[in-house]
Amino acid sequence: MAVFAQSSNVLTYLDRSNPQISNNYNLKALSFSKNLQTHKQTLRKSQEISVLGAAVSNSTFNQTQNLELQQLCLLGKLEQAVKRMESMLELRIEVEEDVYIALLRLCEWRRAPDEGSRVYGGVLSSKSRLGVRLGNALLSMFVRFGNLTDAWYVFGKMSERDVFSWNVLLGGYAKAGCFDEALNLYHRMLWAEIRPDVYTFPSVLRTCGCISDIVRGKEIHTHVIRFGFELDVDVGNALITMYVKCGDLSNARKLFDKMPKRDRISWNAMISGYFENGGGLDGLRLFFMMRELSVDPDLITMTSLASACELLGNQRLGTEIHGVVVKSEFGDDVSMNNSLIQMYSSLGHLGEAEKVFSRMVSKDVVSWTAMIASYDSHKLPLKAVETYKTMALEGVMADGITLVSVLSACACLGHLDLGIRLHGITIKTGFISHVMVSNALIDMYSKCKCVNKALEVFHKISGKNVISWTSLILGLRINNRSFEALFFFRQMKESMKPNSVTLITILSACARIGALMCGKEIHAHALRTGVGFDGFLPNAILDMYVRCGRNVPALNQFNSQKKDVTSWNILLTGYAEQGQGKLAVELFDEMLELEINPDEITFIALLCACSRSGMVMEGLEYFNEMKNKYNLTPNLKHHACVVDLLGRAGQLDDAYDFIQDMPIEPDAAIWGALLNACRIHRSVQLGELAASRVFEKDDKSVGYYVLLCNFYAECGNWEKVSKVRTVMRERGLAVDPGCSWVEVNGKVHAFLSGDNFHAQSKEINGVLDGFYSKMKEAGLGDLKSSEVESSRADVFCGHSERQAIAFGLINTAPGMPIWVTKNMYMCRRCHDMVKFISRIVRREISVRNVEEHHHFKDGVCLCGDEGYWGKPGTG
DNA sequence: AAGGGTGCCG
Repeated sequence: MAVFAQSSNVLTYLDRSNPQISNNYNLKALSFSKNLQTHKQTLRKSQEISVLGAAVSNSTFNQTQNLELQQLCLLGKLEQAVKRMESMLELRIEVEEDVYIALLRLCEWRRAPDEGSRVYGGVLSSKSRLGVRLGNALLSMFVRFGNLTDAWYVFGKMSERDVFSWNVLLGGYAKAGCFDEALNLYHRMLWAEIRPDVYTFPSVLRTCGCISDIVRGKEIHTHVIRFGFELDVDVGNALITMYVKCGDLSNARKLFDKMPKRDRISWNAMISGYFENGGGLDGLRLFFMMRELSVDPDLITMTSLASACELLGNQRLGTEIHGVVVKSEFGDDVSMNNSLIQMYSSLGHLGEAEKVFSRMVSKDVVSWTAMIASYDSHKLPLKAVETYKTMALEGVMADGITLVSVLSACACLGHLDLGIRLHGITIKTGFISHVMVSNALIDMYSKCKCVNKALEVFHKISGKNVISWTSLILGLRINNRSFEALFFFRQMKESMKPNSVTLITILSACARIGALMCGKEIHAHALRTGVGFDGFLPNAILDMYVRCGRNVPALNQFNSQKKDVTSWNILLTGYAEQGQGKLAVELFDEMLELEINPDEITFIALLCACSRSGMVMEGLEYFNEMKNKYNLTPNLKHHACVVDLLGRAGQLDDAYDFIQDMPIEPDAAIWGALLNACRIHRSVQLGELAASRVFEKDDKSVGYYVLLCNFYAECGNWEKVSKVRTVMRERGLAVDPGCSWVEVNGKVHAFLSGDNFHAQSKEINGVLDGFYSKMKEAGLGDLKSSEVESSRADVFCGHSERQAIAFGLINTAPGMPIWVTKNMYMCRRCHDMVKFISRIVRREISVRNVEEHHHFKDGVCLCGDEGYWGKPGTG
């Protein structure tokens, strides 16, 4: 009897062609209709007959409606089905739970969130309680669509929940990166006495891995053992991954070795685990072990292997992987090919990366981005931009990472137009809310010299990170706004911990404006936090001291730090700027004795030092030795140094011949060096020739216009001076205003030329007037007169250092040295004046400009009066 | 019946 009851229960779902069963079915149906008939007969006699008849036919109508709707779902006619559902609800026809479930499954399968919401609306309108089956279907759909808000609401409304309900929601939170919520839900689940199953643990463990929480991870591991799942392969794989993500390779490997059964995923997890944690060889060894045990690698094995080639630095392996992939069934897989592009790019084989890219049957946004980034890292920003444009033409939408890569290329090229267009796209697509995208915009605007736009972007970022601050500080620094860079650095420190890149950037800003105290603070901070001993920081500290002209601390730093060729180069550059050719040569000899290999930069510094000290023979000898002795090919900069070397010494024809004989095409800087030499020696004809060559090569850089003005001014051709200035105005080329900085009591004060708004400007002018009259008495001329000024090659000096020095004298104790930094060359008149001041007040005064260092003591300058304006008596 | 575990772009 019991058997019969059970089989009759499932009858309706079974195949009617089975005669035995269909017999049973007919029997049952017969007895049912018999019952109904007798029932009807009794009813017919009563008065209620019509009412009940309507009810019966109504219920069959409803059944048919539901059946037809279910049929539509089976046929996959989603739009029709949803419409049908809505019209049924309008007629107040109850939609059955199973039909709702069928509808929801179809929506989920079709990825149709809008239709899903409409079905959800139907569910909400029905008065019946939300049961497990319907609730689960809703949960599953909402989680698939990433709609956790509605999922959570449904979960709360469910009258009953099973382990599936919990797993789905937990998985949803874990995938969406809501780690706290996921862990919280897991604990609530235990509290509700729901026994977790093999589906629960992978989600929970993934969460622990994502937040690298090894303590929680180990706790969950004990739960796995307690609930008896430690032998399950899938849970085991999840455990391995958790340990890997937490960086605990030894525990991951222990688990891996103890697994009673391993699948390909176990191998993949462990191999990529090694790669992720820098264990290239261990990963490779495990891969070979996998092969020995005849476990076939799959797509994922191959992709992680390809991405590890950079780590292994193994080019042959890369080619072999490529070979295997091409022959395998995943040769056309998009992700696989994306990894191959990245692999070849990181191994330096751009051509191979291009080949893979061009042969791809289908490309996704990752493929395009990989290619754009490859061009970027191979210093081919133009190609990166071109690739981006092709991508856009093919209708592939850029994502945040794509935009970061293209913006970086734009920054390299200084393509402001495209940069602005990209900025528009980031706003339209909403990717500007990704902090890295905003950071890339800051960098792009800074490098396109639009630092004000960079500031705008910066202020709009809601979650500024260290990179945002550092990008802005660097932007200000490279746009000659180091004073503001310091201001932002101070502000940054209130809410954020600077990293070593920030420190290097700010040290360079300190160096620029001579902010020694700030630089010293950073030096101390770097030593305290322990980051000051590695990487680029020691050299950045050294550079700061050198550029602030503090030779004693510079040498202390140099002697105590880890030295590479850059350290030597920094010191050499310092000597070059101070015009200390002899010291530079000595340092170079010392370098050779210690068997440090000089590089290209070493020779630039060395040639510069020789040039500044009039050491023509030595300079030329070093230039020849570069090729013959050190196997270095002189580049444009080295040639420019030689032109400068010969030119400054007055050997203008030799300099010209040297340019004619150059093995490489001379650039604007080469002819600029000759023009400068002609300025010093007032060689009008050759100078004009050089000038025409300069502007053929470069008519955009303000510096060359300034040089040309100074050339004509030096030659006394005022007509031409004003002509050049007119051209500059017409072309919108603005010269930075002259500015000097002086540090008093640890605080940097800035003085713009012609600016009398300083609080102490009255005192400053009083002090300066005193010096002017004393100099006049001593027969040194009237330096105050603007007429005298304008007849000299000091058109762009601005003389702001005079104010800075006067301010320093007023606000520091007698005898204290004064250190001034300025953004322009110092003119001869200022140089004469500071010499005089240093003698009168008996103070050491240092003035550092663009690339010279003047150190005044007792009326003499260490440079031997060989400044920008050239030798005495020639200007 | 459904849900989980491995890789790739800055």
